[in-house]
Amino acid sequence: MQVSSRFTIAIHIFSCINTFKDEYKITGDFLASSIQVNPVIIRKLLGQLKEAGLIKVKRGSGGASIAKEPCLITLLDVFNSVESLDDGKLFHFHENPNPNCPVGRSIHPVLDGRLKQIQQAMEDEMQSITLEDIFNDTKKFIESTSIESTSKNI
Amino acid sequence: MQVSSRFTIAIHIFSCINTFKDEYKITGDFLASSIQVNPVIIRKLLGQLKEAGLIKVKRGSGGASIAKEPCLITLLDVFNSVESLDDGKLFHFHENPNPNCPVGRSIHPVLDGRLKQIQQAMEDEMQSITLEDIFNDTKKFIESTSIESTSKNI
DNA sequence: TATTGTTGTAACATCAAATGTTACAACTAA
DNA sequence: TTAGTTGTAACATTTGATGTTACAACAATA
Repeated sequence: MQVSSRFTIAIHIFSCINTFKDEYKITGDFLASSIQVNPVIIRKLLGQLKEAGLIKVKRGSGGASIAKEPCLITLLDVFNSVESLDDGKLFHFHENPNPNCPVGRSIHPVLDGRLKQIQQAMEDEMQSITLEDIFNDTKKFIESTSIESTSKNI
Repeated sequence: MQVSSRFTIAIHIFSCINTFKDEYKITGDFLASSIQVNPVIIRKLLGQLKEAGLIKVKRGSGGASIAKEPCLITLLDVFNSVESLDDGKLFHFHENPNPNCPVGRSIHPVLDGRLKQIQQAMEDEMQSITLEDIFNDTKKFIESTSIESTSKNI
């Protein structure tokens, strides 16, 4: 069990849009070449992010842009846009505990709250991180490494 | 993406062992009938829990028992026993971000810590819940419902 | 020691999800 | 009208989750 790479790809998409929005038109193919996956994967992801209202995509002429202030988009928003948790639940419960067994009868009432509590902890943490945080870190990293390579080149 | 039902089944197993340990021999078939899945599923899970040192299983004569004090087994222990996270990571990162792109180069350094932080939040919450908690809740639930049905029967 | 009830495992089958790929219609700016 | 895009259908492949049958290994006990 692992969260699908759609999540990290989606964040990568946002980071690209933010970094290159003034220099390039951000097309599916452009993104695909930075992420190095098939362009159709990107287009489908863009579709999900668009449907969630996080980005805008121009048909025909092409180009993606971010639809809100980066400080208003959290990693949880991104996660929920691209990961479909069945019934919104992180944990898949076995379907048919035996109602004729005392434990089979109690397992749901006993566990449901705990599982929700665990999922909530994960979601709270995701919600505490915004795209703005990611963009700041990305900018810093790119600047620091380009300075380093400059001084190396002297 | 969802955590597999092995996790809730494993907790169900522990709850059964605890509840019925004095009345019944806890065999794979016994557990299978409470959980209502195929006994082989149970035997494989018992194997994983045994390998993790959380339970003991008797060959031949049969019967499973808990290997430690329930207050010393956390839901994280159970999770780690039955869920194999690739490389221990909750998030699957896309494999080949383009090193020739500034964003492709920065995405790992920028995200790795954040993803670890989110995973940590989930694990901390799992670690805060022990089997003893679950057993207490189960006992309470079973007692309360049996009292209720008794009074209904009067 | 032969029987019986178990556990441990191999060897499948099925289904769904993740990911990749080709192809093409629909669209829009130039 | 053309060229570059997006949106999407229709597949293929791989992997994991889950279910199932079958049988060898094992241990208590009749």
